Amino acid sequence: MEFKEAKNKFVQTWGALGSQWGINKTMAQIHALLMISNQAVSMEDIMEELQISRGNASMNLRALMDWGIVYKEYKAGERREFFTAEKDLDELAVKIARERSKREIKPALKILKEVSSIESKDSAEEKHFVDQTSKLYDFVLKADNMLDKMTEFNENWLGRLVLKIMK
Amino acid sequence: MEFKEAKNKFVQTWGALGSQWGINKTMAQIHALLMISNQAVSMEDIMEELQISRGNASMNLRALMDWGIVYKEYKAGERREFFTAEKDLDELAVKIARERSKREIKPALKILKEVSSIESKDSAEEKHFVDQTSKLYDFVLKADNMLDKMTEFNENWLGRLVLKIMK
DNA sequence: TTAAACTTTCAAAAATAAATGAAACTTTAG
DNA sequence: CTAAAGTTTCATTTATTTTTGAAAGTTTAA
Repeated sequence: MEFKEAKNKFVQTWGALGSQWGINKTMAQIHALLMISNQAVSMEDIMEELQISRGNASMNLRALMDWGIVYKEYKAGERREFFTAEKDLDELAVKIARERSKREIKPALKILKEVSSIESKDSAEEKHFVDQTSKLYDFVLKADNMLDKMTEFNENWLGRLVLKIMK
Repeated sequence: MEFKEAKNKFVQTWGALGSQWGINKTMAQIHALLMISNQAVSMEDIMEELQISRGNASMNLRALMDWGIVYKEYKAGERREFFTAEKDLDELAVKIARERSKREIKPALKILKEVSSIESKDSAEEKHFVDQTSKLYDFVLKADNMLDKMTEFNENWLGRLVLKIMK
């Protein structure tokens, strides 16, 4: 396999993986492209490589910057903007985890707390509902807090975590 | 908030969370419904509660059973089939993790290994590609193995994991 | 058997999500 | 200033995913 083919395969795979996890394909592809580029890339180049429109490129770059995993860069004497990806994988994972927690887990937790707090516990059915949703709340909260711990762990948290688990 | 409202809110929220994570809404909703039901539910009842077609119910129940998080049940003297969800959350998380690993992570790892093994490392660009994809391979492999460890941990792995991380 | 009760399948329709591209907007060099 | 270079926005179009529903398939009681 030659470089160009490998590069394409990687970008496509990353894109597919993204959509399976609820991240749009182009966003994941742009990120993939930036991850493996050794220098900042212009929007023009991204459009060209991925064969996408200017609007699409612009919106997804914006989204990636909102997630904090892609940065804008300015080159001296250049009018255009260039983009680079967060390349440190520990940092990348932490940022993605943080963002998904904020956008999806936290709001879900709020709802879980609400619905598990209903008053009436007359029937067995209602008791079971309260019991199950309470357990779910505890579980999700614990899992979410674990993600926060990852951040505190800092540098190479994954490696350290695996070590802890092993022993 | 009364029971019926809370129940509905929970099912809707679980459905929305599902689609954000690449699991189709109905599948997540059926699962939610079964999670909070204290007894096995017939397909007819699921269709009625969620206002969905027979085909939709059938296909998504099948998918949930393929994931190993919903079971068929037969009641004595009843022709119809009934369904129940895996209600143990540790078990649920492990099964979901296992399934996603098998379906998505493992195939992605295979590709990562492939593309990080290209021969030519002439240019700095190619060197960076090989370096970055290799690192990604290692990272994803480590994360995936961690999921396997969860299984070995068995009962209440999440609680124990949090304890380990804390200290 | 067979017919009623129930389930599955899958082509077509509907709903949803993503992409396009042209117009509006912003920035900067001259 | 202002015009050229570049970027963003968003209504419309396109692509993808999900849902429907009717036909085919299966099971079982009589």
